[in-house]
Amino acid sequence: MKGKEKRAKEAGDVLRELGYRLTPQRMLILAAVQASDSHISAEEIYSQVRAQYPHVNISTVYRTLDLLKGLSLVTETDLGEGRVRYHYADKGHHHHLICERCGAIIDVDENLFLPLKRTLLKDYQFNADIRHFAIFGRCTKCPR
Amino acid sequence: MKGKEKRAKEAGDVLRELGYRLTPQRMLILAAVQASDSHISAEEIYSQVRAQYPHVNISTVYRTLDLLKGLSLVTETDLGEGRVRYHYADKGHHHHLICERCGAIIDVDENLFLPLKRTLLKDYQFNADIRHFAIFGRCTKCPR
DNA sequence: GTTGCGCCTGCAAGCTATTGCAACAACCTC
DNA sequence: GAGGTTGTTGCAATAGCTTGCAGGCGCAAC
Ligand SMILES: [Mn+2]
Ligand SMILES: [Mn+2]
Ligand SMILES: [Zn+2]
Ligand SMILES: [Zn+2]
Repeated sequence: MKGKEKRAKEAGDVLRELGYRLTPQRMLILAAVQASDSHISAEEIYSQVRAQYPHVNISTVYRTLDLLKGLSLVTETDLGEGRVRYHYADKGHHHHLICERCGAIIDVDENLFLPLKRTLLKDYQFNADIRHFAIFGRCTKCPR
Repeated sequence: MKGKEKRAKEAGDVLRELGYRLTPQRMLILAAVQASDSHISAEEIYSQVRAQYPHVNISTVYRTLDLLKGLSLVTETDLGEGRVRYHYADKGHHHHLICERCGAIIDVDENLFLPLKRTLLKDYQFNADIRHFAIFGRCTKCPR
């Protein structure tokens, strides 16, 4: 069994163990997210899945992504391009700084937010789910 | 001149001074955002404006909000209800912690993010625009 | 007050994403 | 393997928001 198929199977087992049905649609959507080396959109997942399973509907893609999000198997982020992108959670967490002027995207490590997370837990009794943020602003190379 | 009209006029002057045209639509949209005591949606602004100016179109509301956002006259935030809400910037900045289980919304002061802002500027040369965040997670009263 | 430039708007079409519903099929039981 | 339960899906309608375009109107110049 190849690595990619093994990973897809494992995540599928997570669904099964939690009582969710393991449909061909779900397996293909999971595989598409896992196979993506970066951030993949619902439409991109849809066209990949449709190549192997033409009958599938885009609403199933959205519903499945919602399920996977709720189970913390994927993270979602809005990089400001008018559509949301998804990321397989096991591939590691990180955040993005997006310059509104020049469009540059700077990746930052997730532990940058640890102090904030701790403060929110200690002072506000709140467990913040900070795994894939997009923060807008201006890089210092851009004037004004 | 009443307070509300005065404020609307002042913000309008900002537009004029920057070379933007002061249309009735823009003045009414600005007034609606300023008059709101909390977070107002585009649809709510639209229906308020339409009461005085029936000819207006919803796309003008969105375009104007985009303009005001770019000029830092209003802030925008997505509280997870399927539509974005707006806030007059001069009324003060704050952030929201939203429990995904019970729906509770905890307001937090903006200076909670000052350490993070400083780190981003110092270590990543990035001026983060952190004025109206919504952070999702779980309040500690909610199990699991 | 009139004129003219060009920013702004209404309109309609389009895009991403969500939802109600009836049919379908995954999975458990026998 | 057959049958039944119920979670899941496809479909179509819908919601929120955006965009291209042609005409309208704010504003400055005279
Ligand atoms: Mn990412
Ligand atoms: Mn707020
Ligand atoms: Zn930049
Ligand atoms: Zn809660």
